[in-house]
Order: sequence, then C-alpha cells, then structure tokens
Amino acid sequence: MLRPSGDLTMADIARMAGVSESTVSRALAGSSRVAASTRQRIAELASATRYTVNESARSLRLGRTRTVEVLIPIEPDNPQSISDPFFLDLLGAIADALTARGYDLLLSKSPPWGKTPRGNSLVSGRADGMIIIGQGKRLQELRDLAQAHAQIVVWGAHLDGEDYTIVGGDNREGGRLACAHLIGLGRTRIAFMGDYRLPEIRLRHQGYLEAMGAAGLSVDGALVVPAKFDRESAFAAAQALIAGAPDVDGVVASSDVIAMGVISALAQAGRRTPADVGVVGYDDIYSAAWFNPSLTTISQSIRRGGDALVDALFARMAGEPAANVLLPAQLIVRASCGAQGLTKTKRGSRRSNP
Amino acid sequence: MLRPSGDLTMADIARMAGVSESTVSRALAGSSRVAASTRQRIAELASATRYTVNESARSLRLGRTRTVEVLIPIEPDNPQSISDPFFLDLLGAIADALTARGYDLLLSKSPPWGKTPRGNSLVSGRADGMIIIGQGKRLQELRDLAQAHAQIVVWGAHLDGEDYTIVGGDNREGGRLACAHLIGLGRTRIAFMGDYRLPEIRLRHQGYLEAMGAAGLSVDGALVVPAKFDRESAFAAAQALIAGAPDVDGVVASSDVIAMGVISALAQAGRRTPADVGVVGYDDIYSAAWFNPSLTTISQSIRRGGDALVDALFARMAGEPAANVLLPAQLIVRASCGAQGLTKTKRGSRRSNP
DNA sequence: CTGTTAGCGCTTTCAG
DNA sequence: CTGAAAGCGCTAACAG
Repeated sequence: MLRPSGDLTMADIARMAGVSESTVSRALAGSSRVAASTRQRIAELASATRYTVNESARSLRLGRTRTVEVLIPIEPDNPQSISDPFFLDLLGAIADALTARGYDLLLSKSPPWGKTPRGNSLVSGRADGMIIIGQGKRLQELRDLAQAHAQIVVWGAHLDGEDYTIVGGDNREGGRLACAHLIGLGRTRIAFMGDYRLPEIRLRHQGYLEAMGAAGLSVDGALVVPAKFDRESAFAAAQALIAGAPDVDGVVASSDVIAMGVISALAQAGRRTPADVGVVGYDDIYSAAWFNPSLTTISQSIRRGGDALVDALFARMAGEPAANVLLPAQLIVRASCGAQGLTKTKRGSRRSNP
Repeated sequence: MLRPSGDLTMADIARMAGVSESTVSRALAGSSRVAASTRQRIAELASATRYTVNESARSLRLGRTRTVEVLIPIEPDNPQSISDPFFLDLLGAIADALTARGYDLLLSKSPPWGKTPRGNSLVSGRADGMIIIGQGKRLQELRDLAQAHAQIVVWGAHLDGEDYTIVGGDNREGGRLACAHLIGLGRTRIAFMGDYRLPEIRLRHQGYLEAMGAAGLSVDGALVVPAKFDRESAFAAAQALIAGAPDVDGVVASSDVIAMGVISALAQAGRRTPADVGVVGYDDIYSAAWFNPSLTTISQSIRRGGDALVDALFARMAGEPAANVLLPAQLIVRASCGAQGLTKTKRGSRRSNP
C-alpha cells in the first residue's frame, strides 16, 4: 500500500513541527483547543509535505469508515448485468449524493448471502452502511441481513413490514398509468411483459390489472408473458406473445429494453408500432428517446431516487428511523403508442425533470 | 460502524475455541501450520457466530487494503457525467475484473488534484492502486501524481514518455478507419467533430487527417469543428458545420452521442442520413444499434479494456513493469453511412465480440 | 503445531 | 493550550 506521501506518518509531522502527535491530530481535525498559530503551522507543514492521514488507522480507531457500499446483486440466472442502463444511472445519482456528504462509495456486485470469501463490507467493517439496488428474488436473505444490521436501505418495491427502508418508484401507479394510456388510445387487447417474480415487476403487473379492470377489459393468460431483462429474451417472449394472442394491440413492457425487443419482434412479424400495436416502456433510459419509434415510457426520477436513498441511509446510520420513500411515476409520451402521431419529442428531452 | 456481527472480535473466537488469537488468525488464513482439526473447529465456530475479520484492522496491519480506486474525473466545464454510457460500460468491465481477483472497487469522481478534503484514496492509504478513466485536460497534474505513485493505470490516449501505464483503443486507427469508410463510399467533403483538447480525440483527428491525405482530399478549417460530449453542444456544433461547409457529405464524429446530435441537426436542416450525409460515430454504445438510422461506429472492445487495465495495475502493484496496451479499433458497419443501404444490422449485435 | 509479544497509525481520555 | 499513554483488531516474527 502506498503510505501517505513517502511513508510520512503523523509522528513525523509532529517531530517536524516540534509538537506532540496529539497536537497534530487535533490541529488537523480543526480543533479549537489548539492555538491558532500552531494549527496554522501544522496545516502548512502537512500541505508542504503532502501528508495525509492514513484512513485505515483512522477507521480502526474511530470505528467508522466514511464509506458506503452500493450493492448491485446480480443473480446467476439473470443476464441483467451491471451495465444495465437503469442501474448505472441510479449509481451515478447515488455517487453524487455520497460525494456531497464526503463519503466514499464501495461498489459491489456479489450479494452478501452465499459464500462470500471475505464477508460483505458491512459485516467486515469496511463500510458504515449499505445501499442495495433491487430486492431481487432473495427476499428472505435480505430480510435476515436487515435484521442483523440497521444500516441498510434498499431501492425496490414497497413491500410491507420489512426491516429496511425502501426507496423506489410507484410501480403500481406506473403500471396503471402505462396501461391506462393505451386504453385511452382505444387499445383493448393489451399485454403485459415482465418477470413478475421480481417484486417491482409484480407491482407494475398489479397496476396493469387494475387499469384493465377499471376499463372493464378482460385479461387472459395469453396476454401476460414472462420476460427477462435482456433484449434477446424479450424478443423471444414477444414472438410467443404474438403466437398466443394474435389480436394483441397494446403492450405494457416492464422495462425499456424489453419494449425495444418487443417492437423489433413485432416488426419482424409484420406488425407496425404504433399503428398496429402500441408499446409502453419503463425507466426512461438514455436510448428511449432515441429509439425508433421513440418510446413512450414511465420515468422514475432517478436523481431524486439517489438523493432519497442516501438521505434515508444517513438517517439510519444516525440511529434515527427513516420512512419509506415512494417516488412518483410519470408518463413520458413519445411516439410508440401513437398519441403523438408521428411527431417526435423535442430533442434532448431525455429526462422529464433534469 | 457495524462491527463484525455483534461486536465479535478475534479474541472472542480465540477464547471460545480455547486457543490463542494467533492460531485463529492462522486458521482463518488457511495456514497449513495449524492442525487440520483445529482449523476445522475454528472455521465452524466463525461461521456459526458469523464472525468476520475486521478489514480496517487487517489493512492497517498488512499495509494493503485489497481495494482499487476507479477515478472518473469530471472537469467542471465538461458536461459529460458519470452517466455517460461509455464510461459506465467500462466501469462494469473493470468491476468484473476486480471481483475476479477478490478486490473491492472504490468509485470516485473527484480528481486528486485540486482541494480534496481528505486527499485521494491512494495517498491516504484507502486503496492499493488506482485506475483513472481518461487523461482529461490536466496532463501535468496526472504526470505529477504518477511520478509520486507507481500504482496508477490510465485509460486513454497513447502518449509517449508518461510514467503511468496506458490502456486504450487505437484512436488514430479508429479515426482513420471511420474516415476511410466514408471515402470508400464516395464521400469527399468529410468533416471531423470533437474536442481535440482531449488527447484521445486529438489522435482520432490525426487518423482522420491521415485518411483524407491518403485519398488526396483537402481539409479546410470549416470541416473541423470542436464539439463537446453532450448532445446539445453536438447539435449546435453541427449547425455551425452546416453553415460553414454547406457541401459537407460525410461526418466523422468523435463519439456516438455526438453522431446522434449531428444526425438530428442534419435532419432539421433538411439533410438526410445517410442519403445526403454519411455519419460515423465512436464507442459503439448501447443505443448506437438502436438509433435511427443505426450508427456505423468504431468499437473499442470495452470488456478487453477492463481486463487489460486490471492486469496492468496488478503488475505495477507487484512492482513489475507493465507495457501500454493498444486495443484494436474495429469498424461496425450499420446504416448511417449508406454502406448497407437500408438494411439494419442483425438484432442484438450490440458488441462485435461479446 | 501453538502461544507470547510487539506494533501498524491514529484519536482520545486524563493529566498538567 | 499541550503532552503522555492507552488501545482500536489484527498479523507476524520469534520462541517453544
């Protein structure tokens, strides 16, 4: 490991300044219990020698690391990688929020359950708190972890009675909005595509059913198709959908990537979007506005999500309670449902609220 | 900070097992110098009590952190955020490579120069090495940092005589390939768009000039337009280009995002892509294949880039020399230059070599 | 094969 | 206002 600039330690600075280590420590911490002149002298010395406090020693002594772990658990059977655009946008927002608080971000992909050789960072004292992106399918493991450690906040679905704070979009309302939009445009045979083993998707599915019910439209099994998050399985699932429900005229896709796969499959089957089938996506990822046709989708206000996650985590780390946060779902109308005719959204309108 | 499960320390485990701390330490490290039966017993005890070694103490003692910092420096005047698709893809590749080696990833956005309150992780002993994404415009600061610390690897342009190992795409060849492709399709008034204050872009620009020269085509000032990395400035820059060089029939854009902005601006000015103007992008980001028209672009084999960065860093951390790595640039032909007529690339062909 | 001992670099009582 | 001393939890000589 590189030591602070040329193996310089606090004892060295103390010797050079002709004071004790304690005084250096206090001076560098900005304590008013040290003479202003001494403080000044030490500050200059530290800066001139490029000395920096060794954070490992500091963490050991203080029992705090000033580090937060962000965990993006990837299940082995889930092809969704860390490169999924939505996750990455959220990660960027979290990074900004943590930086603003002077905390470091430890990025991790391996879930703390299962055989982790070194244990997870929270348990092994490498981080003061943990943000987990997505509950995944291992709800029980997550529950156990949260029971053992209070400093956990999760991005995901708003389940009841969990021990961790949940921040997430209003998935039920999002699903409802997407479906209602299609219904409002006169579609009646509307399909839902997504992996409803995931809590968030299950809620979107419920919203979809709610909208269908409210409009008096019936839903049969052929209209609800499981689909994983990558483009290829979405494409395959869409082909199954077309075979099972040839009269489909609308699709509520549970992610933008799925929506893109669906539109491709429809095109290959000779169905035009939006003329023959309207499609709504979810997430409003970067490419949604660029896709052809541009995607009507549900936006999750990622920036606010990052802030809310970090706020809640710091509350919990301070021993305070932190309520769940439900971020509003917003419908972004573009071309893929036909509501705009062939008009494109205005250039650059990637997010509704940048 | 959460202590290893219920404030359990190695001394506790030692007491429970009826051995000394050293034995526990050795047993947990898998040392063969401890009886297999003892080792077994301690392992079970640790697992039952959910004990994990405290990493802060371990790092302090060992002088190593098993952590690598990945720095994505964002200059204040550069709107390119951490959410830039290319950076994020590369980050994902690096995360995988580090995980495979059992290292943690500390993500950071603030450059170590300038007033960083806590110093950077390398100097403050929070990381054993550092991967910096992009040289940015602060070459001298980077040079100083690399002179002080050997454990630095940079993704970027292959400059000569730097103290750090450089891994990056063959930018010159990429620029040349892009331009030669357009020339091969009969274009003669080919523009270059990008911020050539950045070393990587400067090399792409050189490749562009090389191809133009080899074909005996002249380049005048109106054809070379500075453009930042966001869509809006690319759009504005493209408008300037059209005004200054109305006869332009090809564009080498220094990123896919810029290419998208250019195509939008061209469309607004009544120029069709690829019919009137052929456009080549750079990076092969996620949306490149989805854009309409799909982007012909230069792929940088990001996965190999992540591996090469991590390999080189570990070599340097071991005190060994690590040569620069030049990754081949590959032309991905899609629709935006007219080489395919209106044929789309095969679905799902996001990367040339996944 | 196992235990004793020292110390990584820092912060913080407790004295002065 | 400053210093001396203790100790955070761990690992690695050095003995036995």
